[in-house]
Amino acid sequence: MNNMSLREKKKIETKNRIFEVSGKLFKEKGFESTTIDEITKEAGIAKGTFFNYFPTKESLVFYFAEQKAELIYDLTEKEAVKHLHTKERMKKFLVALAESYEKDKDLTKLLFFEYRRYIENSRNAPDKERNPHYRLINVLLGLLQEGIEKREVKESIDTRMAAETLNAVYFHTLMMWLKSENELSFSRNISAKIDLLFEGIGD
Amino acid sequence: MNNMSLREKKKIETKNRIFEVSGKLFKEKGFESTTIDEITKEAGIAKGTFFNYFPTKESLVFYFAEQKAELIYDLTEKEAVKHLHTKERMKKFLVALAESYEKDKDLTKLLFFEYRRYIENSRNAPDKERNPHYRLINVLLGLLQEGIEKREVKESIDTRMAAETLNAVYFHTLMMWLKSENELSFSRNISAKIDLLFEGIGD
DNA sequence: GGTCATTAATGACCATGGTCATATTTAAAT
DNA sequence: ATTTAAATATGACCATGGTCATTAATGACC
Repeated sequence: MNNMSLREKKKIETKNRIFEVSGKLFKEKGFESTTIDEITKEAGIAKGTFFNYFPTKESLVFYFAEQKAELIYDLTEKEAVKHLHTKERMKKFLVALAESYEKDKDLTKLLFFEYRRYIENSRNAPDKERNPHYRLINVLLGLLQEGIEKREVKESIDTRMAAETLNAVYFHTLMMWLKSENELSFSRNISAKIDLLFEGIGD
Repeated sequence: MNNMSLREKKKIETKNRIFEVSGKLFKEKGFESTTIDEITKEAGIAKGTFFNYFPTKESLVFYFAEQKAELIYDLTEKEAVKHLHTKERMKKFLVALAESYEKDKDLTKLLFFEYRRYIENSRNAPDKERNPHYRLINVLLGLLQEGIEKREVKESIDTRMAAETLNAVYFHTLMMWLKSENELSFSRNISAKIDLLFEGIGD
């Protein structure tokens, strides 16, 4: 950090300024309503400079999302309470994740919807390592496999499919929460749904 | 249809022409890559005229989706095989729906992603009557409630939550299928997942 | 058949995301 | 200190979605 050339320092500084100004403006006026012109003006750079750092306006959101992605792995480490029942571990993990989202609904909304659009539109195969989505599935998969060993999860199930299902429910619940006006609790909702998934619907 | 003024006839004709040309071009080159200029040129109208019929480019997709929405209700009528087990009825219904999508993956892809974007961006409360999403949830809800009466579904469950969960899994599976390159079968996949949801994950 | 208010069609115009050839700044080599 | 090549910044420019004042077509009424 100190043996950097002036060039490198300025570069980092500029990227950070773009990032911070963008975040501020997005929160203030939303993603769509914030123009590149505003961002560059506020950041004190020319329009073209923006595109030297971020290939598109949307890629900014991708960058935002990446920062937050680390969270998922951190959480798995923290929630290494191996003695708990698989269902409870899963709950603890997903609820903790949910609570971290609940801290800033507006930012989460922005990240979720724009990030998903970005992923969907990108033609290249999604980078499975960096994509938070795949990370989550892998964590769930791990928990399920351990659960089978501990005889807390049906041996007969297809763990991949079960992980996908849990993931689907998680994201759907997140989406519903983001779209809801009322103060529906995301973490409580996801907790109840995990119960449902473990017990099953059938009588 | 015959006692229409020339005006009305021409209006309908123009709207249909826009609709057909759009559909053709979207299939050929995708939604994003098709420009309004191309559509209007191919339809033999001026650019402004397009916006007399559809407020935005995206609203075209909404119009497409509406046409297809009727399907869901039609299917519930057809699948009125009341004597089957609730799980089987649900499977039959969702699989039939899935199969109808499988007939034209490209169009489905277009409708699904763009329609969802449209819904997400529209600030006004979504029109719950016309929105296919809500229709599906309501059908599932009905099936679950009947299932409880027949003692084929756990009495203790929150039917609303269960319907949402089924819906979440259905849409997630649809999305995964749309994104998959390989010829993963959507209908078989959804069928397996309904089994999982009915039996539950826990041992 | 002519008049005129209403309705629809038009395309010049605007705003914004994104490109690129050119200009400027930096750091190394001499 | 000067030169030079590479890195970085710049803003005129382009394409496209969408607007709106103006123009043209229509049909009710005479």
